[in-house]
Amino acid sequence: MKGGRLTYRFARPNALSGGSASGGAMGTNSEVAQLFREIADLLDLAGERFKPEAYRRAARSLEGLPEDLRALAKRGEIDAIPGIGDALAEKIREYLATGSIPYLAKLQAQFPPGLLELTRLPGLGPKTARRFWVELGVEGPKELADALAAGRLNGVKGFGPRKIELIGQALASATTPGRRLSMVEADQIARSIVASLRARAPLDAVELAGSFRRCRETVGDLDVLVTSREPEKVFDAFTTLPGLARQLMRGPTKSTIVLDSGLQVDLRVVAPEEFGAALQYFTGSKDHNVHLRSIAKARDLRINEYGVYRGEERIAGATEKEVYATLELPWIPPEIREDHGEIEAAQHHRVPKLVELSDVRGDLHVHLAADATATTVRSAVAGGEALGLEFLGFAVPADSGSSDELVKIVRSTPSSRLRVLLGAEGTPDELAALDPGAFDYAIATRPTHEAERPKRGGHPKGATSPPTLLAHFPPPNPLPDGSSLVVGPEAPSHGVDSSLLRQLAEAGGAIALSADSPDGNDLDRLRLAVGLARRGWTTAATVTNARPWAART
DNA sequence: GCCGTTTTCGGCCCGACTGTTTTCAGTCG
Repeated sequence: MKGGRLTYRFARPNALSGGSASGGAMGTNSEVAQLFREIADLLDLAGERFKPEAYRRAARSLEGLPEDLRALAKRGEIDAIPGIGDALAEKIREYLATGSIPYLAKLQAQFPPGLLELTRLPGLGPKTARRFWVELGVEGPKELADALAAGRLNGVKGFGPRKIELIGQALASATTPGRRLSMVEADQIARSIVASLRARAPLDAVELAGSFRRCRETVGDLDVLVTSREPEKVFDAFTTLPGLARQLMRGPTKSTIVLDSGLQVDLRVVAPEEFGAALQYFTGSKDHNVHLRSIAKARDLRINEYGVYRGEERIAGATEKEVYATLELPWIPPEIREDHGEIEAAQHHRVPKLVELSDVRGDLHVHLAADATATTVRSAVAGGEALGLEFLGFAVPADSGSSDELVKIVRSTPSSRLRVLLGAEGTPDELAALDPGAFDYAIATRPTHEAERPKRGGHPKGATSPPTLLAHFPPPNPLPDGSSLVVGPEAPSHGVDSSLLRQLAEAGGAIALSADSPDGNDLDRLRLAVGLARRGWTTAATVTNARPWAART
């Protein structure tokens, strides 16, 4: 069964699928991934050495799939998924057929359910949880709190006063688990951290690494990487940042804090000659790095966060480019470093040239509040000019009577440096009722009757000519001819994530990148939309607003 | 449990940090 492995091909034309009505990752895939993670945690408790990571690797792989497991199962391609072998393929098939995995139930029966909760407390892992259970009969957080209060932890080997104190803190803070932030939220926090550090400590290079740099749709923590001649001053500034809740650790090269928001932030100070290696290493993803290391190993090289080594000799490390070059790879854009085919593509020099912020010539989806004034619009236009945009389109509601005033304001706003455009946004019915000559373009939203009856493949009928832009979430499949899907920084919360964009890109679908900014205040957020698009392997060719306005039809 | 320019067995990333240790184990990323 194992011989002649199929190479899994991501996405297929016309597979822009659905199933994603509820926010991004396809339901089945993330369900199975979640179950695999639970199996991994239980296997940790059981003391297994390598199986847990195998299940976690499989879980990550499933979450990165652009296609639903059920569709893959139909084509018999389950065991072609990276990280899924015979055993896990069988468990997936069991789940698809019955809705459960017997192996998980079997593992669950071996441990009290509260034990897993214990391992989720910060600083408390499977080994400790298991010891508490075996030695103290502790079956969960509640029993642990009782044991702690009764002083039953005193005198347990390996548990001094400090550790007991930390366990108490962990139990107390257990009610506020850090949630993952959206890219928009993470971006704001990251920028303020960098600004604050720069203002208060002598920094040379500073970069955000981790999933933030990969522009993941959500971010669980932030990794700040810095070079500085005075690391201590940087750590001093870091551990006194505004909004700091507590410091988790501080060593000579690394410090970790938690902000009031619950967000964990890591800071590392590295030497300039190590900066590229550290940036590469901490940008990840884990699977991307594991894959790189296996390539390095085959060449008798070793990669870590300090550099690339041949024996004891460091042969690269100052820049990411030279790190990749030692593996005869071109530099790979951070947004696609997921081990989702980018390394193979790089080996064959087939990584597409991803869209860049400088490719974007305008934004066609600036919202205006009903009470927007001429000042509002002028200020938005000034923002667009400052960014060097060639055109800026305001989306005015097609339905409301108050739109007339907005139309007048937009039409009378002058700009010598960019073209001010007027778009009508509404359901196909509303757009059809408009005078076609009154607007420069149309933005179709989901018809109201369709919203009540979510159905894929809906084509806005009766729209004035084919709509230029589509603000349907989740988008219909396929996209209507001649339309472009509006993609803003908050698209992931509407089910438009990078894997959907990658399918769209491979199917040749067009998108329109937008800052999606109210009143045009934050046109700068365009770079977040660009990041999301890059993550979806999007090139400038499929970005409608990367072309001059005049070149549009 | 997965995987293979180390192929069907024998590996599986590894360093920083912490607390408790007298040299290390556990956790984390």
